[in-house]
Amino acid sequence: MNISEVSQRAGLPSKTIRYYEEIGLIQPARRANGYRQFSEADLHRLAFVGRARSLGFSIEDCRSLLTLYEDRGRASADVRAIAAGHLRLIDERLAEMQQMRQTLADLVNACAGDARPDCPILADLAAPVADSTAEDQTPK
Amino acid sequence: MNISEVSQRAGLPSKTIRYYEEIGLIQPARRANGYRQFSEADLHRLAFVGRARSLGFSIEDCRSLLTLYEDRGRASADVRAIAAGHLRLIDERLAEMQQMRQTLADLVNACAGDARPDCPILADLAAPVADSTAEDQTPK
DNA sequence: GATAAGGCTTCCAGTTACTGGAGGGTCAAT
DNA sequence: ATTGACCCTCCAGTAACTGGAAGCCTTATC
Repeated sequence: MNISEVSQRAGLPSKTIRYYEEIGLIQPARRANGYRQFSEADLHRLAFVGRARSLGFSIEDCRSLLTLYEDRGRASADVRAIAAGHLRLIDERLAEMQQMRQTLADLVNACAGDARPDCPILADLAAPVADSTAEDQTPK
Repeated sequence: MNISEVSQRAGLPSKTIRYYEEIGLIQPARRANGYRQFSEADLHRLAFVGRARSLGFSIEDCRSLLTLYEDRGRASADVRAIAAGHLRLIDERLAEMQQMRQTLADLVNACAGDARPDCPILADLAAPVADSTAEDQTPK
């Protein structure tokens, strides 16, 4: 297989596939003319990585998962640990984003959104700057 | 004010403040010795940006918001448009992440997480590679 | 005056995971 | 011989910082 076929079948841009080779996720063979020649196994690895990436695993996670995947004797606990750690990360980010969303939605609702210059969004962004003249400054 | 005081009061690392100057978000004065000399207005701008960033606005959003903030005659609708656009983005990302979270949580639950090598997580990641021998290939 | 600690400066490189483009070889068909 | 579609490598750029090196400036102490 040439790169464009793999690209299509794995659902990854050719650029990305070359990049994955560069960082050592795959090592496709080469033809005499220098073209990459992909095996079904290469395609399989790429599809695996693509799927893991779409679940938000980092490249380094993917590297670990690939290793585990190809280690016939690994314990499923190892895989689970990576996935569970990732899940925790996602949950944290979700919580942050929901907090952000809430604040922002409140602001958008509070804003008239008309031609007048008064805008609670800007007012809020500008709000709380600590005062240097007093409080909490360690005096020298 | 020197940079470290501003850093503390705005809640941004000095490195970040220098970076914000580099990209033109602020233009603090300089002392004879080359040190940056920050005004209260500079501090204010930085705090504004810090707050907007923590709400997930991009640097370019911040640039626009700052301009609007300092334009006494702007319409609140302009600000609202930026914020609302950002809110839509956040909602999209939230939906994606929730989808991701769901799939991942299902996988983690399905995985025994013991010493046995069988792992539904890996099985799922490996699963669906299209077959090139048939279906959906536009023949030439 | 020497010295040391801390703060300030600039500049360069690295991070993540690609993406775009230039410049140029290869292949199949006309 | 010449398209046009592939393929190659290498370089640069993205977002938004972060870390580190090398080197002034300031202040305090001995």
